[in-house]
Amino acid sequence: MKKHDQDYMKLQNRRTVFGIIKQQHPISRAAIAKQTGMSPTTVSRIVGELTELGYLVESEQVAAAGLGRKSTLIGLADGSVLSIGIELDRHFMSIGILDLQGNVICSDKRVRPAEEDLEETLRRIGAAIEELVRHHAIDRTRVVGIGIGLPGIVNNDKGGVVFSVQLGWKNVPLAERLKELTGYEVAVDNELKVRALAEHLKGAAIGSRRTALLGFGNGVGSALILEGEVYRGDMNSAGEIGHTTVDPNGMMCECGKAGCLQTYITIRSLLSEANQIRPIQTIEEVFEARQAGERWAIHLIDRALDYMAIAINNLVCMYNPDSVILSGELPDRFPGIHEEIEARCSSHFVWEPLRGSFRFHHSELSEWGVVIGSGLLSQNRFFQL
Amino acid sequence: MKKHDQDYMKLQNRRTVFGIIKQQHPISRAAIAKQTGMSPTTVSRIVGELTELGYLVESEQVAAAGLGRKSTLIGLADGSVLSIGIELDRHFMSIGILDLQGNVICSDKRVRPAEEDLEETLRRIGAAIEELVRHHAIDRTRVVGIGIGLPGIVNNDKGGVVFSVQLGWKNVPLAERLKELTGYEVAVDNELKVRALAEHLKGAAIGSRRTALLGFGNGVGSALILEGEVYRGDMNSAGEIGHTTVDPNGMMCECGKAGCLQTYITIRSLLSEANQIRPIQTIEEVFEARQAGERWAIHLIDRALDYMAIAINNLVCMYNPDSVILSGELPDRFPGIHEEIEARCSSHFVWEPLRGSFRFHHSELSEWGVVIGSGLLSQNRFFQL
DNA sequence: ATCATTAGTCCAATGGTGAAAATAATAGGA
DNA sequence: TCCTATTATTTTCACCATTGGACTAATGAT
Repeated sequence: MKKHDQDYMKLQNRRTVFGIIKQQHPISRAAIAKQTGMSPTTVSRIVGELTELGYLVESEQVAAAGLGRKSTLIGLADGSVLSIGIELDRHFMSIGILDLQGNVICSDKRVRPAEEDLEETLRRIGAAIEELVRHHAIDRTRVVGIGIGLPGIVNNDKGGVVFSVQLGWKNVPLAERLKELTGYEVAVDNELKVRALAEHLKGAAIGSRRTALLGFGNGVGSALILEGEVYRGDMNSAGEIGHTTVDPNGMMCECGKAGCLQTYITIRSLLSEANQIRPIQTIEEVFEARQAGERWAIHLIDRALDYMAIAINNLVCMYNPDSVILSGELPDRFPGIHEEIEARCSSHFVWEPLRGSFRFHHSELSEWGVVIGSGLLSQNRFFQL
Repeated sequence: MKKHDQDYMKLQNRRTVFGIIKQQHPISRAAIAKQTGMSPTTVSRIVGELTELGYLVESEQVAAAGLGRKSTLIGLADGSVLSIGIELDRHFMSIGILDLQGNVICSDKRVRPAEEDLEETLRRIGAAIEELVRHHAIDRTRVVGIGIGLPGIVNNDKGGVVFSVQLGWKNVPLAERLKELTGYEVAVDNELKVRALAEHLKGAAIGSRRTALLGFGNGVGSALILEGEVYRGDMNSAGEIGHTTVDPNGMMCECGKAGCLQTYITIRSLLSEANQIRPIQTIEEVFEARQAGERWAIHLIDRALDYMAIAINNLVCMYNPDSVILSGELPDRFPGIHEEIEARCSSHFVWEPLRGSFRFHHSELSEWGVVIGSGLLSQNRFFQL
């Protein structure tokens, strides 16, 4: 447990106040005081300090209260703090510059040669940042850091990539290297974990305290928000739903086990299965074949969705979240998937009262979720949140 | 996020100091200061207050330090605080009185008529407490409360039993009723959650921050310790591993799904399956039959253990704990099960470095785990931990 | 205009914590 | 034995975040 002294107390209170403003801005001091239970004095002081630092502004507007003096609303000083969010994938790299609200000010997405080596990737990242900053005349002094989300297992604390099949990396001190190169502070995390963070703060799961985000496309994975925090697990590999068994008599996975979820629901596996029937290039063709009533395609995709539902059911049983978010290339490109999975699941969850206010969500930030999450991660690091 | 003021700060610091003493007693003030980073002044004050309140004592002994003044060790004042822990099950009720260290001072276990109704159960609990207290001349003023662990879904906050198949209860305000009856504060929780708490504080998972406890016997379930806290989930039903699917083509579960874990590994299901071969009364006979090489028994139990391993694998993938604890009637009565499951699992966990220091544990508190956990729960409530 | 009501600021009091100094205890020499 | 270096604990005191209450500001209702 952490040591509590006055400094820590102050920091915590600043966190809560800042957090509330980020979520509910513009908002009055009085409202913050009411919500937090802090005295108006304290709220005033904190807001004052943050204003002094340039992060907040008193907006001209006043709240339309029923009675009494109107409150002056506090808002975020956009542009006062910027951060760079990067999504790094096998085949592409997305980059965006975010403001305090998590808005993407400007962005860029470019392909990444599949076999690009580490040094080259680092160079390219540096160049991409340089270009974006210059092209959009970004004030460098406002940029507080870089966040990177990537597929694989990441040591968020140290900013090292432990292992990434997709990028072909193993024990890469990414944060360290990129900090040397760019001079900015660098935070690194798994792509789904930052995506979950983004959806939690700005997207589908605002206000939720226990959410599971599933991502499926080229791979399949998940990330958990527990008690409002990203849950990382003992070795930073929590959420590995892809190697969860959904059918003990199923197909062999490359990991040596039978019936791992990732054997069924990833684009790669769907395509490879489809190609045993007839030559097929893209996942769209598979869905078209299904639409056209071709048996094999119906079976292939139904099976995948069935197994996905099983995995979700298992997850919900274990974690009892208040919401599940579906995201990734597959649900993005085939929105119908969402309802199909939801329908399969809802017949599963056991007892009515236990569902509580459980909800399925579709990712709201989809394509830019990882970039936004990475950028927010970096901001949070800066603010010691 | 919580409001931080001086009171809260003080409370938190007291919690950490008290927590350390509970785990590492006897220990010196200086050592506590070093561990927590607090100033010696603060530690001294807190220890002083807790001593004043009678919870701590200075033991006469001094530490064998290398050089300098020896430290006076602080220990728990046993008997200063007592609590009553109760395990309530379909067929029996266990009760114990615990001291601060979590030692069971005295205890009692008695059968519970299967169809006993709520009022009768309440009366019996009251009587059992009365008897135990009187018989062992327990100082009533020292008892700070009662903790109860039971199978089913419990609203730990309000102390209500939402649903318990085994006890036949639904929406029973247990804490409220029992407080009326006994006058003591009452805390209620799911049996496996308190058992996990007990193992975390006093048993196999001391020092672990992320543990999963599995319990299997008449039912099967699990409980999670995340970041050192019992994880309860949105509707208090986290850990429902019994309705996790382990084989989509498996047997129908009473919940309507196919292949739930509880269809395979519970004593009840094993017996019912066994009886389709030949009349069998007890689970021992099944294991004996297996020992004797009878095919059906080998298959039945192997299948159960295989599925158990799958469920554990799934759990470990999702939650990446540093340890898993096996507990319950089955592993207690057939210790070999433990190694068999472990062997099946260890071939599963994917990548060596990710295992970290992962360990399998056998429950150390076995039969009294729930009683101890319940008692500790009650104490923690009292100390506002 | 006056009053009731709400927002926000100013000021003094409270009280937990930390730093430093004082005191205590101890081992190892000289 | 006495002195010194070292570590443990207590004492003293200053610091400062928070709070409560007094006060000012603003606004709608009467």
